[in-house]
Order: sequence, then C-alpha cells, then structure tokens
Amino acid sequence: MKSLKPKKLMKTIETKILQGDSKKELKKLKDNSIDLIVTSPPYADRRKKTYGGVKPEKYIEWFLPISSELLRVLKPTGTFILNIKEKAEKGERHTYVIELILALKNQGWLWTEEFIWHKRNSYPGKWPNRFRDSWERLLQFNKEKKFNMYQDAVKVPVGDWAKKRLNNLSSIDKKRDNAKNNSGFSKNISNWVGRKTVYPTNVLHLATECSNKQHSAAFPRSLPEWFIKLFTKKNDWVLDPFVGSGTTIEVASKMQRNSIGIDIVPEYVEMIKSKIQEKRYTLFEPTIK
Amino acid sequence: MKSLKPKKLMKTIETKILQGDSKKELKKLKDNSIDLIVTSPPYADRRKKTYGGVKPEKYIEWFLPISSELLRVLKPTGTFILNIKEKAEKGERHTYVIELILALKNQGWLWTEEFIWHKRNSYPGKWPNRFRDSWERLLQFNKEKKFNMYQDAVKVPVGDWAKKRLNNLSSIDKKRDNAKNNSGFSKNISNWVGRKTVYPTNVLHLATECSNKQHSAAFPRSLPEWFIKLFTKKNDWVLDPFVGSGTTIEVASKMQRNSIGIDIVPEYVEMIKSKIQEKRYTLFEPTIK
DNA sequence: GTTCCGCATGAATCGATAG
DNA sequence: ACTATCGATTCATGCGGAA
Repeated sequence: MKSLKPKKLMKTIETKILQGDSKKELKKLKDNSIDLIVTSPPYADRRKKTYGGVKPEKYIEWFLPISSELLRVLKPTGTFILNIKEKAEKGERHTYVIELILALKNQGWLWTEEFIWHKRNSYPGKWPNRFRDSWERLLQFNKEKKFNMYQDAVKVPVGDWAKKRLNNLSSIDKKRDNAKNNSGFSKNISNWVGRKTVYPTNVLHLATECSNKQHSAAFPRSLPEWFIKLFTKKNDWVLDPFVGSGTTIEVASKMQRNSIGIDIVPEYVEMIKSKIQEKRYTLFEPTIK
Repeated sequence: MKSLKPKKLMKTIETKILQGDSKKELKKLKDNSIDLIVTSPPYADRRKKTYGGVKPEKYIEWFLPISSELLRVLKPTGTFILNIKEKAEKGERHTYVIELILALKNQGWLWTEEFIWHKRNSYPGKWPNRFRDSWERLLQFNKEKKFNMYQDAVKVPVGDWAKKRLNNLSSIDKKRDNAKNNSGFSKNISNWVGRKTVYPTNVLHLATECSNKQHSAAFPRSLPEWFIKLFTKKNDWVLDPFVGSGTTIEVASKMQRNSIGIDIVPEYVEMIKSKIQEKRYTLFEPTIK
C-alpha cells in the first residue's frame, strides 16, 4: 500500500558507519539526537580475539565513559537497550553486570525494565553443578520517566497456530512447546483466546542465528527489529556503538530508520560498508526492471 | 516392585510446622541439618495485609538476619533457592533484589546461578510504558562449590524437532537411557523409555496455578517440585522459612522428603496443619481397605 | 520439487595441565 | 598460588547432498 505513495513522501534514510573506539567516536554525535540505542557490547572475557577482552573487574570502569556519551546523545524521550550476560566461573556467577546496573543508575540513567531473552538454542554442554545457560539480559534504561513507546507496533497476532496449541495444553509433552511466532516472543496467549492481537510480555523467545556462513552475528535480527518497532517510528535515529557484523543498522535501514553504527574492528566496518552498497544496488534494481 | 518390600525399609517422613518470626524460629534448628531451602519471601511492599509489608529500602536489613540463620542450618552440600522479583515503581525497577545478591555474597553465600521462572499465565494488564511482567528470579545460593545435584531427576523429553529424526531408535540409545536410570531415583525417566531425554536449561517454563485467593503465595507446586527433585533425594530435609499456604512442604512430603515450614501468620499455620491431618488420613486409608 | 539424514558449529563451563 | 590454554561434554539449527 505504501509502495503506491509517490516519492515525495519518502525521506532519505541515512546509514553511517564509524570505525574506532566508541568512547571517542561518540563525541562526534550531537546532544539529544538519538531515539534508540540498542547494542550488545563484548561481554567480559569474551570475544578476546576480536575485541581484546575486558576483564570483569575492569568492566564498569571501561563501560561508564561510553555510557556517559550515550546519555548525552540520547533524546530525553529515547531508550537505551543493553544486551549482556555475566558468565559463570569456578561455580559462581559474576556480579559485574548487576553492579553495572547500579553504576548506570548512579550515572543518571533510569533502570526502567529488564527484558529476558530466552535463547531457544543455547550453547550445549554438561557440568556437574549447573545446566546450560539459556537466557540473557536485555536491560532497558531511559533518561526520563516519559519516553516514546509504540506498543501497538509489536502486538502479536493470534492465529490458527495458537488455537491448535491451546487445544492440547494438557499433555506434559506439549508443555515443552517450541512454537515460534512471527515476532518471536513469549507464548503467553492462553489469556487471550479469541482476540486477534495481544501485547507481548517482557520475555522474548528467540533463537540465535549462529551457524550463518558469515561472521557470527551478536544477536538474531528479530531482536533489534523488535526494539526498533517498539521504541522508534520511521525516520527516527538508531545507534549501535558496538555494531559488530552490522545487524542493528541493517535492520534499522530496512525498517526506514536512520542509523549509526560504530565498531573498533576495521574488518567489520568494511564488511558492513560493502553490505550497504549491495543493498543500495538491490534497492535500485526493481526500478531498472 | 518396591511396593513388595516390607515396611521396615520405609522410613517415616516428618513434617514440622512452626508458627512465628523466621528469624527467631530458625534458631531452633540444628546447624548443618537442611539439604534444601526453597522459599518465596514476601516481596517488598507486597502482601501488606498479611505480612505487614517490608519497604524496599529496609528489605536487605530485614532479610540478612534470616539468611544468616539459613546459612547456619544448611548443610555444606545443600542449596538455597530464593524466588523473588523486584517491582516497578514510578517507572523504575527497584534495585533491592540485585543489592540483596551482593549482600548475600558478602554474608558468605556463593551466588551459584540465576534461574528464570517464565510464568506462562502472567496476569493480563497494560501500562503505557511497560509490558506485563512474566518472569521471576530464582536465585541459587550455596555454601560450598561442591553441592548435591541430581541432574538426571529432571531430564526432559527432547524437542519436537527431533521426533522425525528419531525414526531409527537404536538399541544403543535405549541402553544408554537405562544405564542412566540405574543411578537414581528418577521414576519420571521411566515414563519416557524409548524416547530421548535431554538436560533442561536454566529457564523454567511453568504455568502459574489458578490463584487460590485466600492464600497469598503464588507458588505453583511444580516449582518446588522441580528443585526438590534436583537438589534432594528421599529422606532429605527441605525447609521453607516463608511457607505461606504450605505448597513447599506439601510437595516435599508427597515426594518422601522431610520438611520444615515456618510462617508468621497463625491462620496459615493452622490451615497447613489441618491439611497434613487430611493427608495422614489418606495415607492410612489403603491399609484399612 | 519434497523430505530426510549427516555434519559442522556456536557470546558455555569445568577440570586438568602447563608456564 | 595464579593465569593461560585445551579437551570433553552437549544440543538446537541451518546447510548441503541424497533418496
């Protein structure tokens, strides 16, 4: 339907890539200019080969100067989504993530919500004293109590698949229901039978897109997609200060949002740039036809 | 087969109820005598009518003397499961729970794991700036790095995806499953003989039971059941210092574990006691037959 | 063209071994 | 003693080749 609209209404979508340390590159951005920050920074002691690895003890110290810049560039109505998970070591969970929450609050952020990303295909393994870690934190921070949130944009359609599922809730086997819906979040639908669409909850139920040929994507594209739908509208600005293989800005661009991606790894930046080129080409192709 | 065994091998299962303040009542228990503590304490500022309510700012101060006693009565191989979730107030999540984690660590507990309880039937509702909260924390604490964990007791059938691929159930697989049965007391596995089972993850996906409105605890029995299976064997001791309507000890008793429940509300204690009476009656009934 | 099967591959974790 | 590296364990996915 939208495609019938003339070009006049079609604003140009910008996509910027900056190569360098986020702490420095962020200084180039204007105050109060970003609607949504969604990012997955390298976790402590992870991604050593590409990012050098940050020790848990140093993590907060490393992160605060960056989040300080994020606080500056985010609009008062904007939202900051931080995807992170502490590791287990020698039988204990690290506390650096929950300490980071306290530190960010202290820096001036509001800790608005903690979404759970339930990873359907978590990393395998067996240990005498723990099960597989199958969830990650999606911490939501805001500058102000009032922020933009477009809840209707992420409503879940309740289709026939849901009715089928609801018919046989009795069996224990069926309780391990791996149903995946389009938007990918939780399956709490039994309260809503008969309605066409429902609001989701704060538990997202997505698979990781791991075994793609290309570089390992930090998160599945449905993850940034969901938050972009929820917290931005068209022509808003999305920022990912650890953009990695570029999932966030790729999705943002596709959804008609302007975006800025920053990464310290030159290879990633080059790869993203060429991806954007390809996309531009694809965009024009239909007109050639 | 077991039913043919004489009564001699059948130890008596004890179920004790104490009415009073946990901080005081716990002092009556012996050091290193409990195998599993599983509890859902009154959340801050919740359930004011029944418990008087604990303010978020005072929560840690209120909880630490109790957890100190819990640390004393727990066996070195035992586990402490704390079900809790911070509420949102004025647009922000409270931080008292994550501060409590740090305080408990400081008290000498090991923070071993954080399970997620994904509530399937979370209460419907809509707010302008947040979705329904459909998960709670299940914090695992231990005294020592080595603790008892009976992982085979909670294995689950493999996901539906595998059914199609498991046409050729080789005898090797069956043998392997039988071998695992030998190790322990899991009769659930026997229900799934011929089907492949896998270990669960740290995300629990259970429905909340329809709330019996006169009881304030919203603890589905499958929750304590899962942890009792996982962390205890028969004739072990289970403790719930905020036993409420008695779900924990009820389940424990049914599973042939000794249990101690404490609650400050006399009405609850009376109700539980009468429940136990009923159960005793039911237990003896077959012999009368 | 479907469907089915084999195989590689992960933001994992522990314990042992080596510097 | 303390860190760095390695092997073993495990399972949901997507891909490619085969029936």
